[in-house]
Amino acid sequence: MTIQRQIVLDCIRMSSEHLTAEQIYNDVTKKMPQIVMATIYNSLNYLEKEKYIRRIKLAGEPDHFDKNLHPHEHLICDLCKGVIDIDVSDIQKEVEEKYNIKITSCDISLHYLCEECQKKKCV
Amino acid sequence: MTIQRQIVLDCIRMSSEHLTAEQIYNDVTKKMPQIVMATIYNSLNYLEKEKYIRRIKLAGEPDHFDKNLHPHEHLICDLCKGVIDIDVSDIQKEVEEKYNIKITSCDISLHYLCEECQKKKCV
DNA sequence: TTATAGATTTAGAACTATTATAAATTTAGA
DNA sequence: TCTAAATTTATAATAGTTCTAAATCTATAA
Repeated sequence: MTIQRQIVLDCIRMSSEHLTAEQIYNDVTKKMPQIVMATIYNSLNYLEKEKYIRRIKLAGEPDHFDKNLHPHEHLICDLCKGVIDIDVSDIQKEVEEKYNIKITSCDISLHYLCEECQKKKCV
Repeated sequence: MTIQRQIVLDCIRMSSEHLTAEQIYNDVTKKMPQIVMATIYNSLNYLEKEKYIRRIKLAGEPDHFDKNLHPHEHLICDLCKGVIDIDVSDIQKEVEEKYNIKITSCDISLHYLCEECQKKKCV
């Protein structure tokens, strides 16, 4: 684990949000101003592969990164693009049993309008 | 409905697959060689807006387009990227009731290895 | 301690999917 | 037939990410 990768991991672990590569870059440059975007991506790929973090692939959105490795799904606000965790029934298991196949990965994203954005929209 | 849009719609309706913009372009140029990619995208946006077709947003994949408007989900092969339809329990409703929110859209993609690719891999 | 091989970082180019822009063309209606 | 609006074309621009190659760091063995 290099310093760069450790700082990227710390950044994700310290955050209560689901950060994008760009948000992570902005945060990490505070501690390490010379770091480049390619290193952020390299680190994120490494950390995902080694199962330190989870990549949240969202259709039509940049990837977000999650310190929470437990299986759970995500709710994305249509306006502010904020991501929150939700628990739903086990679709993966349901599909595996129903279609008798092995699911290798599962990207589920539900969109909504978060409370704050709903308020803003009504103003 | 312009000729271009009609040809794009026909292409999607004639196909048993879930085509990408590029696949549609390749097919449409057979009938209309001068058409440009921007028109394909413009047509697809129009056809989606007017509910002639459904856009399948897949994380980390180009969008695919589906003539089937009924609510259903998709299974994507990790290797050939082929997309097939599946029916799963109504996650949207489940989440709306559990979290008392209104879901605006729902992107669910499950990945697997299709039979053909599984065979190929074993060779 | 030093040499060296391998891994990682940096810097920047390249790539993919898609949207944006502006001029040219088509279409529909008065 | 004329005109305004919509659409297409051609091309540039954009966003997110990966790739490449040189430079640098790291770990290990002589």
